[in-house]
Amino acid sequence: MPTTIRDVARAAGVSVATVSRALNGATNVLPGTRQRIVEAAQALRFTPSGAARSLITRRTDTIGALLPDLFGEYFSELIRGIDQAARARGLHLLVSSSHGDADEAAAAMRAMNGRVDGLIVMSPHADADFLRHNLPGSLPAVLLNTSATLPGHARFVIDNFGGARTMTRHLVASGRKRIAFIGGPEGNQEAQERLRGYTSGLKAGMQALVFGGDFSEEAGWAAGRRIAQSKPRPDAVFAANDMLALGCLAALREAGLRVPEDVALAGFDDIPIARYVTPALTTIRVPIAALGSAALDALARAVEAPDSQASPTVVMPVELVVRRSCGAGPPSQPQAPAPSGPLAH
Amino acid sequence: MPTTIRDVARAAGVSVATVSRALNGATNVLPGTRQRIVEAAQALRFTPSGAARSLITRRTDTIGALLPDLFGEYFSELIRGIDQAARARGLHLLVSSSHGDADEAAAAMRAMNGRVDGLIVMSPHADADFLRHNLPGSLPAVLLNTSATLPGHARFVIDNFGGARTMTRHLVASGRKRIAFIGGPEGNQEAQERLRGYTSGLKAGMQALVFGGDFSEEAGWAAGRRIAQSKPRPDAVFAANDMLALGCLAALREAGLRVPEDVALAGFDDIPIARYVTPALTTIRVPIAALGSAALDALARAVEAPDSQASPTVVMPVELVVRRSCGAGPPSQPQAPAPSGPLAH
DNA sequence: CCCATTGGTGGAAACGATTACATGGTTGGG
DNA sequence: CCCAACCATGTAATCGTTTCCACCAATGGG
Repeated sequence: MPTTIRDVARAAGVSVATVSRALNGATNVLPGTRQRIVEAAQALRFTPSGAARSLITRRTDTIGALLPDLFGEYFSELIRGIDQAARARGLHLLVSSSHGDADEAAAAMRAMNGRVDGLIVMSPHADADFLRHNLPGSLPAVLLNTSATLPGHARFVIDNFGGARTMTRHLVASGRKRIAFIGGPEGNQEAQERLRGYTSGLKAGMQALVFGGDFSEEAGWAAGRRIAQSKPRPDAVFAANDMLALGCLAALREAGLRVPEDVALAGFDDIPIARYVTPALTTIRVPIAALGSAALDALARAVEAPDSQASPTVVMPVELVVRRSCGAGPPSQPQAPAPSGPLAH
Repeated sequence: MPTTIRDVARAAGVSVATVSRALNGATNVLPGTRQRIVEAAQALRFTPSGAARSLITRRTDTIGALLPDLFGEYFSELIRGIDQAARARGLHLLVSSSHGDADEAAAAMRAMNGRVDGLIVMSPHADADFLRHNLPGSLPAVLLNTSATLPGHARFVIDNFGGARTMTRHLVASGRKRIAFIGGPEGNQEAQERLRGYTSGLKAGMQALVFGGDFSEEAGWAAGRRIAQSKPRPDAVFAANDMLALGCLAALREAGLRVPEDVALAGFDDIPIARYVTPALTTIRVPIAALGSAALDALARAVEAPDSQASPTVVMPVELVVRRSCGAGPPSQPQAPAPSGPLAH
């Protein structure tokens, strides 16, 4: 039912080949002919079928993103970074998210075959074996925050270890003696790295005080309650991410503790909320959007020059952001707005 | 280079037709034959080409989303809602965002032709004329928060007018006499509706005090300064969105005013941050994720039954959320965490 | 014993574009 | 004046699938 190139050809009184040439800007078309064709195409509201075109050109101008979930500020930022870089290159974005298990993820991956030129993979299921078995052979791909590395594929990771160590050292340097850590989900690679950074950052002789968590506000709240009651009480809490820290903050307050006077508090990620809570949250800024952009750029390069050597693992540096919640920051109020990006709705 | 159905056919010693049938679960294939084929397909890591398949089936199992921008919590939520509903139906999501001008948006729209089964359109450029000229004829589409309605296409809008009127009436009812309004961008449809709701909600005899804004934190801050200095000073500020309110809050504080004692403050959207600032922000909760899900569901239905009657405009109801910033809410601290969704990274 | 039916399989025509190659008219140089 | 080169255009092959139809063997009823 939709109008095809053949309809346009008939309307303009030429062959389909000429229509294709005219519409794709080939030079060898008589100006008059071209104009007739363009007019016919407009009159018929002709739009070439992407499927047909990419079948023959073997180009889709689309890259796929396999993500674990779309929830929260972390992924909002990531997608924004990817999208920005994609747009700059005229590429489209096919997203697929939240695959409960490895089979679902595999299915999603296979469904992308033939619809994308490359794949950005960030999935808890993406270990080396999974990728080896499910990555459609000849499809360029880059890995994001995975534990696995795959020969021939670039990999981008956040410096979780370094960031956590920096934060822990900062707390130590500011005189805190008993520093607790609220961890992330059990199997989570990033959480493990952050824990590793924490223990590595403690001064010799300091005890590691690790509380369980799962990156959620509730878990932070629960851990905060336990921390407030434990004796001797920690004088600092380093949460594996900002949401945990936020939950912990609420629990500490409910227990009547002052932050940062009684307990210093620090998070990880620097989500937008971190700036706004009172006291503002000391945290580690993670260049999430930059991570997305970098990944897309690397992928786009790989697509254009498939034989080129894939860069090995790239570690994205993180940055310590000191605010009021650990006692060393600038005064809390008044607070001027930070510059914000281009506007929402 | 990638393996095709022909390779599988050769390996299994059958014709491509039989391979296609076997792999797509047709009943009339001998069990033995089917097994040989499945094994060959696995051995060769065969994945059918989406492009080729959708060329002939006229189905892509993908829906496209044309969005103005991917920045901020608003769109993060919207995409999450869309993605959730899409996943439930086994559909993929092709997103395209940030089209500086109408031409770019048009190009993006045309590029989607043949790669999607339907379109969700939310774009500042999407007025009736634009859509009539650029929407590929036979492509189902739903409109989101557009001013234009298009015959035959469903349209979903947030009840901006009703929400703003409710909020204004709430401020009036709580005894505020001089209620200022910080507006959104000039041409923005949603901003206009909210302004309309504001004026409509004022009590007879009350003066409308409108300050310019553009939905950004900076603009809110600037407006807040002017409001703090104006005489007689307003005793309430209703900002057209939460980011404006946040900026305004900072400015009011810098001016030494107390919120809510001296000035009540209210926003619109209920972005996550609203709960966390001190004092917590009174606002209007808009069901953004639900908007996305509803849009996708409607679109999916339209795709499956193209001849069915498109529902007319659906207005998504909003909800007044009273917190501390307008003086009437529950005590600010301590605050228990709200349940959060499935976890981020 | 023959013929109609059934059911598995292969051949080939789609789908809608791009593009290598063929064609035929015009031009220009020797 | 003739032939080669050139240029605009048409013809047809191609991409990788699905699906209609033809085919053939086996089966079962008359």
